[in-house]
Amino acid sequence: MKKVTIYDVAREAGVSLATVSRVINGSNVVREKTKQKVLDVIERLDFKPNDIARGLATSKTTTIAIVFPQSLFAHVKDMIGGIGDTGRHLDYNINMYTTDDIGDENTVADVTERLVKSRVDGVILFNNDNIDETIDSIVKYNLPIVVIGKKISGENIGSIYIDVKKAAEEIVDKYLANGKDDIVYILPKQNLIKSDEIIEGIKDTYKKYDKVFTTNQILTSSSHYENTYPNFVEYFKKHRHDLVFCGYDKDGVAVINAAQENGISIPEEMEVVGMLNTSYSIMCKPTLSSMNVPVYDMGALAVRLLTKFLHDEKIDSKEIAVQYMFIKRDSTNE
Amino acid sequence: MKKVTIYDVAREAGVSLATVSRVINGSNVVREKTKQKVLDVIERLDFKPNDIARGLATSKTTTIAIVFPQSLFAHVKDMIGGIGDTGRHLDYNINMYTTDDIGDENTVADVTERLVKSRVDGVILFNNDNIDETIDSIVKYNLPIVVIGKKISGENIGSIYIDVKKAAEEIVDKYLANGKDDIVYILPKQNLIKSDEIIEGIKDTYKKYDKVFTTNQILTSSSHYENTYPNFVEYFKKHRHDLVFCGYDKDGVAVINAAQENGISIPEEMEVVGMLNTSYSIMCKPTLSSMNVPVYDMGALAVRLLTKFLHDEKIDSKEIAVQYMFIKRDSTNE
DNA sequence: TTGAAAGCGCTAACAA
DNA sequence: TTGTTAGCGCTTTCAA
Repeated sequence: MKKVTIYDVAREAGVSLATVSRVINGSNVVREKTKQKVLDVIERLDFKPNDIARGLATSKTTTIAIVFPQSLFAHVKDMIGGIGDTGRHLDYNINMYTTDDIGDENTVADVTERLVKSRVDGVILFNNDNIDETIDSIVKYNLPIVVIGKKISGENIGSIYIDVKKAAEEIVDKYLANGKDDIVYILPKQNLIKSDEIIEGIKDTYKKYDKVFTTNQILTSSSHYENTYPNFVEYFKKHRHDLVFCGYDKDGVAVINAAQENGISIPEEMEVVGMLNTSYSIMCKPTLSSMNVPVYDMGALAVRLLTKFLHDEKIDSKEIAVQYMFIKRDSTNE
Repeated sequence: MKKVTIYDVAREAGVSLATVSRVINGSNVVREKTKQKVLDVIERLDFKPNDIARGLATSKTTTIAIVFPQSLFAHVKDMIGGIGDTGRHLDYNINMYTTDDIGDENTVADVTERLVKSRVDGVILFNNDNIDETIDSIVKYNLPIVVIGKKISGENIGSIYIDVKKAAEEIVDKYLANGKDDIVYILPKQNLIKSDEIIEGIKDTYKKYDKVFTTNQILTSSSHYENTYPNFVEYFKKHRHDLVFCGYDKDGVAVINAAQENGISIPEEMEVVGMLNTSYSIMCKPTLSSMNVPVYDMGALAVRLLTKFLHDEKIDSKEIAVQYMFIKRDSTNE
């Protein structure tokens, strides 16, 4: 089955290439009758214009890339829905690049290479450890970039982010106001959410109450529940706190389960909050209070913003903050 | 910054286009000295060959598409890691298409349209309700297809699947052998895993023991825990069974929590097993026994098989079964 | 309102 | 071992 081209359509419709091209691109200079004739032939021949040829001719591919490290996948997944839908609505294809952190090769350079070769129109990046390096390597090819999860902007660079510092302040303040200052923060390995900003928010709030949040109030979690849970079981044999503030819901579940294992009742003796409000938070007992983040929207907004760069549309702000919301469940008193 | 092309390299290196082309394509007819000279210029000019132009010239894009409905995302996500990694290793780009089930538009046709236009070399499909329709609409354009989650094959069609029927038989047999025949199956809305095959397996096993598995032993779950859980809380006020066999882990957690809410002790009074062995299964108490499925591998194998179609490599079997394994945890006695 | 023709950046015969 | 040249399937001036 030979692929049908624009030539076939032109010949069959008795018009020139240019006319067919105008029709498929919705030009309004074509006479209605001619247009109809062409459209009929397109339909009859089942002609699908070749995006590749068009890409070569226009130097635009109408595809955008999303790139993220494997390790971030759990967080990224919820945004992909928004990205996919919005891409489709705006007529963009989505190219997915994962940067594997396992190999010893320089994956940032590798991915940049592929990105540039594939001539995507723009790229969406997810905040991660070497985000700056990644941005630097891409920006050289003046590809528009939108970063999800970190406030940043510049020539052809925008971002969608959450003000986690404020979110953290909001949470911690309630406790400090009541004199409950034995708070620990569970620092997750992943970092789509900027943990340093959370910590900053906590510190500031402590300061506000003339207290100080120290480094030993920060515990690092492994990325796997299988490891986190037994570690916490051990930990809570000797510790308990007013509040355990987890940078990621999954750790919150581990804390809840481990604490209860040690007979610590939640929320009476200890309170726990998580971040991201994933489905984990409703599946444990007691259910986990968590900070909700509109992940789908973040993906959608990222695509929208990127296309604004691509179409030279007016951009009100290159840094778009999305709203978080505290969801109170049973692991906290309020 | 003007994009540097193969012409620039040729001129700068004092050779012809063809020679540069040979170098970047790893042809071994080029004299080592010439090759080095060209390579130097490529390096110096930071030349990145334009995949689009190459695609037009070769009628190959070295990109494959993955398409899946939003509703399946939770299941698909774990396979994407394997797809991304393998794609990168084999030098293929991954194009992601989500079929939104919310809009009333015909998304199957829509996605097929984009797929064809973008001239991807092949496509990976995830089993779902209208998989047959999707296959039909794509196969017309003789694009190689690999389906994940359903045993199927044909000219240019292959699949990666799990023999869930056997898996189900294996689970259920243990109970029937001990006279425990009060078993219900929780049928999930999603269907990356073929529930009808599971049910078939259960039925066959019942038959083996001269018993019959009836339709009212099948309960349908909503896709959201928020709905599933309260429904089960209600359900287990009046019911209990020897075994609750869940088509998806998440439902297993709902069952465990809901049953305990009603004072049913697990696994003593009732046993529960899930499928897919997701991280949900280790986060509940008691932990959920589940059927493990190598999701990452399935993604990787899918890409590998697809590329075999694309390169006309020898294919031993177009239908590749992956191994499942029962993971015993605390929600079952054995 | 339409058509002719040049060009987008490569690959792949074919010739040298 | 290298170069010449004709495409690949479109878009886009420019002319008519």
